[in-house]
Amino acid sequence: MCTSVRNVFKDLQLENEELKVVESIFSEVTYKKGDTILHTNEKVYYQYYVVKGCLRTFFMDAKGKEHTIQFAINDWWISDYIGYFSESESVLSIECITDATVLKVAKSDLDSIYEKVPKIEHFFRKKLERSTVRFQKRILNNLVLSAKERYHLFLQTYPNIEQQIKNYHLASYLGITTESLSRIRKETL
Amino acid sequence: MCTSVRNVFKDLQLENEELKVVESIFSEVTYKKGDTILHTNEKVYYQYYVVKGCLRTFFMDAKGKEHTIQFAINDWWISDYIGYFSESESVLSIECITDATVLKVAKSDLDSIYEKVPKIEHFFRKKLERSTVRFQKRILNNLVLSAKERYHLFLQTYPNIEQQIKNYHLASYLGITTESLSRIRKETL
DNA sequence: AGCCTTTATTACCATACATCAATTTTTTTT
DNA sequence: AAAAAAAATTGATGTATGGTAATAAAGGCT
Repeated sequence: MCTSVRNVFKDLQLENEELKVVESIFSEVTYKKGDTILHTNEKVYYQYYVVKGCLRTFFMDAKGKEHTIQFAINDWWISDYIGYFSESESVLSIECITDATVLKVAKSDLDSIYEKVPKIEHFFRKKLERSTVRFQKRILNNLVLSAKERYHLFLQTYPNIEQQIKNYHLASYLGITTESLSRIRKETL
Repeated sequence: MCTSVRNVFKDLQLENEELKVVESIFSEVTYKKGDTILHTNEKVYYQYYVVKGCLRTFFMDAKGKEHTIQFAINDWWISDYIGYFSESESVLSIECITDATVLKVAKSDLDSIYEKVPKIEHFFRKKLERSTVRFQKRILNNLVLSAKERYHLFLQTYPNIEQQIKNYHLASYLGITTESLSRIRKETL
């Protein structure tokens, strides 16, 4: 487990003392395919670093239709960031698409070590900057591109994810139905 | 101008020394309605804190259609964050919808003071956390809601912005045509 | 005030994608 | 390997929103 946490922050050159503090707030958890690790209307205490496996966050609307917000594989982070950062109840569910190993860390614990270990605050600021770029791109692509174009862009951008997910996961991420995705896939052999 | 920068960070309890460092990297600029303060394919050096006025970022697609990514009014920040954070050329334009006064700060300058003034890094991390929440909500809403619902949610969420923008600005933010927006507005008097 | 430009509305028709229902294919379980 | 369950495909039809074009309303300018 120690090795894992060290790996997360491998670029930071943490002192032994710092590493010890950081390791103390993470814990490794394993889940089975199909497990839901966060349900809606729960407090969102944790965010998760994916060691192994594939997870997603999704919203279930009034009609029972699922909308996938995010996928996460090796070395990605995942949570219901709406609930996590605004310290409110979850609107999303987090589900394991495959068996998974994750490192979880509570927001309160993380907040408490930023002062002691500024490198960690730096790390998470940079992580937020990168995710801002991805979010902006996704908003832009959703405005500009057709379903077909979004599909091909996804394949190109996240080739490793496509292999691990069902078509209906991807459809719900792209904002289309499984039927539409099926037709798009047929067109472009 | 000094008063303005102080105001941006008023919650941080900066020491005089710190304030001086921070003020040194900001500069106040005023623009006229219609001015474009960032064009596409330029290096994105700055992000902007809006003192007064209303601005937007937008993307112009291959067909010449505009897609608004963000509006900003008093006390908001704006930039082409794709270009800004990934230190690449702009894909968006930043335009003044009204006369505007902004404080601009270069990414390189900001990055250089985070170590000297950790409170500033803390401030920007928190800012990124809040914007992550907004981005996630927007992605979610775009997946889940109809054009009509997105319109009403916008009015409810940003009542101060609607007053300052044209319908076609809003349409391009909602991802619909001005004609569609016009029909939606008619329905719901 | 009156002219000119910009913005918003309306009508008609087009299209991308959704919905529903049936069927086939793939995966999982026994 | 067979049976059951889950996922993907296909066809027929529906609907929200788009595109084009003409008109109306609003806002600036002299």
